[in-house]
Amino acid sequence: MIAKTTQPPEAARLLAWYDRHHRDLPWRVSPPMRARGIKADPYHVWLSEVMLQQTTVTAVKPYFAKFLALWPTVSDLAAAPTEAVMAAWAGLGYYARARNLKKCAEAVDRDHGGRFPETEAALKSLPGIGDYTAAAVAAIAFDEQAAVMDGNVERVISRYYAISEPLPGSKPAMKAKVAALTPAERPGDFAQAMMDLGATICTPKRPACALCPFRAECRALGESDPELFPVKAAKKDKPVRRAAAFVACSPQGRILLRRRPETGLLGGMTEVPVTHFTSRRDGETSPDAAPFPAAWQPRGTVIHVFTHFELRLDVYGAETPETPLADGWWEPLANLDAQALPSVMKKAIEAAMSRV
DNA sequence: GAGACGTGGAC
DNA sequence: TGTCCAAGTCT
Repeated sequence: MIAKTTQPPEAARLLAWYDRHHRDLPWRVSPPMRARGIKADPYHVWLSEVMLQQTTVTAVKPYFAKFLALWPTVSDLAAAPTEAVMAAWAGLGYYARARNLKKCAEAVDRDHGGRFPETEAALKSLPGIGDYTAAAVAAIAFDEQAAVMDGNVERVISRYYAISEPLPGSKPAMKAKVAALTPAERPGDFAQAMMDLGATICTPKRPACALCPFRAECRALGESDPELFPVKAAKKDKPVRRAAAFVACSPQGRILLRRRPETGLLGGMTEVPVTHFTSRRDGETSPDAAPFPAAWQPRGTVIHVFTHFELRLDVYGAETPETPLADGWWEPLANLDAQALPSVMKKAIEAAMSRV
């Protein structure tokens, strides 16, 4: 006889809130569907979780739809050319995710017969799957009682318990709190409910505490100010770097592109020739560093903000014959949409094409 | 464990 | 306008 599982009162209250107020999302199986026996597709859960890392739901939706249309199963993704995956990911950012996405799909296809492993520990050993994603996929797709903690959960927990220790030092203690709250029944819905609560009620600014199922017990609300949580270490200011980009356009309507190294910033993505991103913010760039001599014309400066520095990219343009080059290729302008061009490179090309 | 790693939207 | 950020992972 199995003892009836007890669950924390917080879990029951949150699940009741979730049943009424959950968001409908393309990768999600809602509570009514789950009640009818519909299960979440591990491939959909994993794909969405990786895309959602540090990325908004709004930004992810069209990419999620595109990936499923191109590669309906994880084995399809494993068989896809890496370049096609990078091109499809272009614009979403954090491109190591796309490189690891492909590696992970290959590992699942090759080592696990095209089925995702079902435990948190096994999932975490796969490329691009860390603490959060392993727990999320295990809980949501496989009903494992895994403690899922992301930025939303950190915010909810830090407020509920009024945790004054700053992040990231407070993470282990918060993870223990989440583990204690996570129920054996519906652990996946519990995780998604915590994240929905953080995204729609317990927001970073101006939280809607009046609508919160935890308003009566929340220590930050009762004793302090929820907006003061979570406490975080002070940020460092962003250095400015400078570089030059060279957009060469041929009379045949093609531009010179090349591929960046596999690792590091924008790793494996396509670019127009650019100089090294120097840390000196002052000092003009010049066409001397261009891939070949041409009548380079300044076409303005693109400002692009990365996570850890701001780039001032001086753009030069020239109309030139299609010089054969060891490094790079000439791509028709009409095909640019199919390239793995990150946003900063699209901005540079756009600047070069528009008449000043 | 601190830094590297994108982007576009909100206030 | 500048700041903060959005379902983190890897080294």
